[in-house]
Amino acid sequence: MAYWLYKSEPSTWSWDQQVEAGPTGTHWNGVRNHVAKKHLQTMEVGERGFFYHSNEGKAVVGIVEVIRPYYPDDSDETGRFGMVDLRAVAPLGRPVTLEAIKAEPRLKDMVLANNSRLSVQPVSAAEWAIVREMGGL
DNA sequence: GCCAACGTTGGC
DNA sequence: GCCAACGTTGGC
Repeated sequence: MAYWLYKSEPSTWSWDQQVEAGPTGTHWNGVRNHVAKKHLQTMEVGERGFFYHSNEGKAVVGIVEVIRPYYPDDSDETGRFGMVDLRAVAPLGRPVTLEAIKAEPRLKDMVLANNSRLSVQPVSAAEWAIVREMGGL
């Protein structure tokens, strides 16, 4: 069971919109990066991930779950990239900011702290537990 | 708004 | 297939 982190600018797609999409969820499209694509292809239904607001907020705000595995992204006319479907599971009790993550020594190897530009990132089981706890869950 | 980091593109 | 130029992302 792997854990993930999905980055989104709130002005493009926010946690509130993800929640409004309800249990049937939405497709997570628009990924145009091969490393992120590889992660999407690895995902299995039921795996959970953090929802992170970049730029504005800069914090992990909620937890999402994969409800449909990798399939082609019809917004990609080259046909090279795909997407998964996600649904909102639960908000964090309080947002965990990038600042707090960087200040936590146990999270120094977290991808977010080192390569913040990658839009879909793997999260280790240890990191998952720490960030959840910091978020009051 | 700036700029560093990174990915992609295209000329050779 | 290399690498310079360019565009984008996202933290600050």
